[in-house]
Amino acid sequence: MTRAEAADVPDDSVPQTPERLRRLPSRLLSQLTTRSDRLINEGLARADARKWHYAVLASLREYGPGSQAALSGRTGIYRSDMVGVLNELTERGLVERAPDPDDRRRNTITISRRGRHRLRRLDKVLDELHDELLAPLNPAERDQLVGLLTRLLDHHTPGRTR
Amino acid sequence: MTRAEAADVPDDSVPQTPERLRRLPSRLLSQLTTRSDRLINEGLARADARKWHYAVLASLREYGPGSQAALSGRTGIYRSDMVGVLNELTERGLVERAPDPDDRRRNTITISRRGRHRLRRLDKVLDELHDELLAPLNPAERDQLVGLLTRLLDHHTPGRTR
DNA sequence: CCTATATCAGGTAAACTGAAATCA
DNA sequence: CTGATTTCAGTTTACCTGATATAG
Repeated sequence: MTRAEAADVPDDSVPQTPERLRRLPSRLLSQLTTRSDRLINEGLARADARKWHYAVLASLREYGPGSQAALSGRTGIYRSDMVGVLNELTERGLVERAPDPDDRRRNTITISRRGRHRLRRLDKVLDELHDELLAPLNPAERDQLVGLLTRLLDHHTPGRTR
Repeated sequence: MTRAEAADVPDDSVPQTPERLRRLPSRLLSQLTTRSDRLINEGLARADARKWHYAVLASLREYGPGSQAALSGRTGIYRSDMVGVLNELTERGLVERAPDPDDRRRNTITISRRGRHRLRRLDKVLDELHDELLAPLNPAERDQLVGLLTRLLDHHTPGRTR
């Protein structure tokens, strides 16, 4: 058995930050996101909603009505998945789907009175959930985090013309 | 049609941060992680590896050999998924799986010579990929990000005794 | 003709659950 | 008997691809 093969202790022949694995940004991101998603999904489920519901409703509030393709761009939901989300939202009477008279390929999606009411409720739910998610950070640190994440996301998002 | 129902413009009856949707931390996290995971997965695939491969190899370097259950704890891979990962690693001759004489339920996983060599290669690949991932941030900002994410993850990780 | 829209039918991979067999 | 370990089988969900029908 050679010296190299006998190493059944941590190998530091290449000087390497200890805790490298634990500090790898890509791992931190994906592990934290797993927990964050679970927290948010469970919280929204208790309010009979999903995060896609919120994304669509909030985008309608912020940018006004739009076609399904437009909503896709705003929310990041795939065109192919948008159908199902809008079905759920129309079933609950939160949005209205009407054919666009100017372009008969399109549906124009509009938020309803109930939808706006619902959105305000979900705003509160999400505020509470984010308080739990970000509990260890003070307000300045939360802003820092949002700033850093936004810059990274923008850098990796193709065609951020909107 | 009431005034409220006529609103086909953005609704600001409840004063709300504009860009709320785009600045929601949970959304930033999951969208960025989607892109980060893709970047890392594709980069590792070009080197015939997966991120779980790296996690196992790096944990063996940092903490030494261990049972599959121990590796599960260190890497965050589920016990049920560890089997497949170790099959791939043993096929490639990067780790050795041997029954533990002290406790015959267990396998002891050891990194091989080829595994250590491979790990050093993957270290480099990951350094390059993280340079791409974190391109917009300077070194101090990268440390900031790691610090913030670590604190959040620790806060949401049950039983971080190790 | 080519392009855009909405819809539907899938495919892959990650995270997770449950249960069986083996052994302490 | 209880509990830990490895393994296998299967579910759920997010993300993504591709095809079709319809209309610009």
